[in-house]
Amino acid sequence: MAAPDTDTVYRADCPSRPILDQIADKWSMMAMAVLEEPRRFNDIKRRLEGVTQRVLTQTLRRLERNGMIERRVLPTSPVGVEYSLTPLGESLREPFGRLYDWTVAHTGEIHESQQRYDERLRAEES
Amino acid sequence: MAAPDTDTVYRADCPSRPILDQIADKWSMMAMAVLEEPRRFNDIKRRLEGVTQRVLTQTLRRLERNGMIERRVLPTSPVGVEYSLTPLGESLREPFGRLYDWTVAHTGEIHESQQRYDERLRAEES
DNA sequence: CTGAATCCACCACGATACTG
DNA sequence: CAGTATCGTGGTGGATTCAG
Repeated sequence: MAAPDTDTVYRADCPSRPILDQIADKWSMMAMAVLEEPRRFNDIKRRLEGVTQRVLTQTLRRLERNGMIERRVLPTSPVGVEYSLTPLGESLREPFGRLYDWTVAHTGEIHESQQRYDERLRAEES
Repeated sequence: MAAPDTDTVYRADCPSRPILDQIADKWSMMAMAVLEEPRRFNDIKRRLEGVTQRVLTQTLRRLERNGMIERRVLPTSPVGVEYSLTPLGESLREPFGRLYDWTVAHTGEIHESQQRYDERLRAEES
């Protein structure tokens, strides 16, 4: 399988650790999903229901720093800013998509498991 | 591509959101990676350098609640507990593996981008 | 050995107000 | 429009201790 069979995944000095820390969070994933095409700040914000402007800014900054997206100031008035995926960011959408597809496919299964678990807990507490 | 082209990914009521929240974190991913075969608690802890016992317990509980892993108390003395992947958890290792492989393949690229970004920042501050 | 429980520090986030 | 600045707070994680 494609899963890591190496001895390094879980090592503290494995280079993937800080990377995963930065990209494997909810808002980053959704921001990248939204950026299937270049979009302006408020456009992204509207689509990511629930995100605050502060957090979105931080998320986009981090993605930019990591080379996933590009920030372009448009020469309009008032100022506009357009974000778009870099080739690197584009290449990340594939593994992200896999993960997303998986969650969609197994959401029901997971919810059932959660209910069983919670019931068992309540049973023990009685 | 496999990436989500739907209109639902970033909707607040998208079922994938709470799921991603629970599984797309660093320790969950590494714990699942470690569980390529059944392992005991302290065995896992030793392999996941840097994790505290508290956090590992929480991580394993959540994974168990979500049906990803199974917890089995061994009839030994003193008590032992063995964790193993369920079929559901097993099926998650594939998309996780993709993501992991991606990070490993692009770690260098990302670091370079970070350095360029940080340099640009310092240049502007001057 | 495998936790549960407690205390505490920190910071991540939301809310709000302000600016180029 | 696209942010920055500031403040207050809830929750998360670390360290430590206790228990089955």
